[in-house]
Amino acid sequence: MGGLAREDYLADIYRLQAEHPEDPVSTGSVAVRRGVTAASATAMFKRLARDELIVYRNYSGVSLTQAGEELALGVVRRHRLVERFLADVLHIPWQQVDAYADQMEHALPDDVVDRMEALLENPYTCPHGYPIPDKHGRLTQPELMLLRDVPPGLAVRVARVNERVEGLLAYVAELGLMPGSLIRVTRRNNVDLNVTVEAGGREHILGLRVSEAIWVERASSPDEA
Amino acid sequence: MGGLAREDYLADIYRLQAEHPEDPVSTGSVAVRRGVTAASATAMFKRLARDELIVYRNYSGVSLTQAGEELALGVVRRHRLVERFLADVLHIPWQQVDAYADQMEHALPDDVVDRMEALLENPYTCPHGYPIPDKHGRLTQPELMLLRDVPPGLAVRVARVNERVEGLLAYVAELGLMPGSLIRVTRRNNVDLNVTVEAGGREHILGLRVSEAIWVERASSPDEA
DNA sequence: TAACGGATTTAGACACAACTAAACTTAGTT
DNA sequence: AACTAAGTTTAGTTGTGTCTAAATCCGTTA
Repeated sequence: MGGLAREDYLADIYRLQAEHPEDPVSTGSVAVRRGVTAASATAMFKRLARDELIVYRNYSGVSLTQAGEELALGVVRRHRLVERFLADVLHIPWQQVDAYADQMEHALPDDVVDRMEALLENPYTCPHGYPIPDKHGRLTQPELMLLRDVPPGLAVRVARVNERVEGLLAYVAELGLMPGSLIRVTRRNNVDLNVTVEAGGREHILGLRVSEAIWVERASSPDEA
Repeated sequence: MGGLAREDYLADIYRLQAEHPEDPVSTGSVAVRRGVTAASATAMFKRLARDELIVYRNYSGVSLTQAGEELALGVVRRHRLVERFLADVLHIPWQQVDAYADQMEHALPDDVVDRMEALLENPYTCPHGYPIPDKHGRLTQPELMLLRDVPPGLAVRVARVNERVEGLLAYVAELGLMPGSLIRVTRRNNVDLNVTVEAGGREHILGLRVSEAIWVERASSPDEA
């Protein structure tokens, strides 16, 4: 039986779509993400389209159908819950949990995933700050802004760090900029686009590659839901 | 890449061999255990033999090579550690952990398995009492005897319950005969082969099907290693 | 508008893992 | 010793998922 790889494709299509909500998801981008040739991606697209999990027209990229999105959200849910679990229960460094979760996410019975969720007391996000869909695929997206766009003087809380930027997770952990950390933007250089932040008493100058990969939320806006 | 099914076959060959150390492992027994046709098992045997993981000659069954046994022990280790983990950490009933572990055991990175082992403080056995091979595949087999063969009057400790006997695990749990339980054999009927045991203040009469599926060890033999 | 180049799709191949149906072996019985 | 039944293997098919190489499409640029 069973779709091992199909689910991976669906989840990757979902994530690529989420990253670029404007345009359709191209064959090439999926192939790169999955580490396969474009020909392989095309072949998979045909199978997924046959099963009505995606909409696919030649040379025009793909998009998820209702059914496809449901499956994709299930995978994303498992992935992010497992990441949380690996980090919080097994104390695996957060730089590694994404790769491990990729390996594990297909094989986990729903019951096991649900019990992990209960043990973790229904976490809202994975260790990198991405939201975890609930059992029905529902997803609550908080309002975040890129660190790049934060005006100087504002105190914010790190909410999310892009897990796929090479080397970023280790760097961010070293600087004390993990999700939950309180920081303040002290300067923004409009020429080289560096952002200076104060975190845990130390100042750091962050380049665009970093400030574009970190999302923040307004720190402790007083008594809102 | 990668052997999904091959590892399952190797582990099942290992277990069948362990259950009947006398004779070679037949095509049919593997096929039944794996839930596939004999033709499928034959096809897999050829692949495994090609890769020198088993020794296979037509119509004569199979046996594991050194390399095959090492792989098999790795799978068995993962399987039993995961069972322990599911039971002890996620509190999943022991009737279910075998099936779940079957599903999960391939996908787990070694690092994750090792951390589970550490978290569980290096358990000796799975929840049903089967020994867990160490990281190098080494296995310590304690001296056990079948409950069927225990002479009346002897106090023993339940050590192992066959997880593949339909309905047995639930039954045994209900009666208070789980691994670790202290029991005493009070009678043995040599005609119908029933065994009467006292466990937790209650007496139970056990048929052969049950007494052949439970291993025990001498209770608290005074200060031995 | 015609041509170029990069992205995409087709064509053809291969390995894995399963199936059914037919042929074959082996061991036990007559 | 021949027969038969159970168990095993072969033969041929299917579906997944991957690859390389060759064709094709499409937007941009000459």
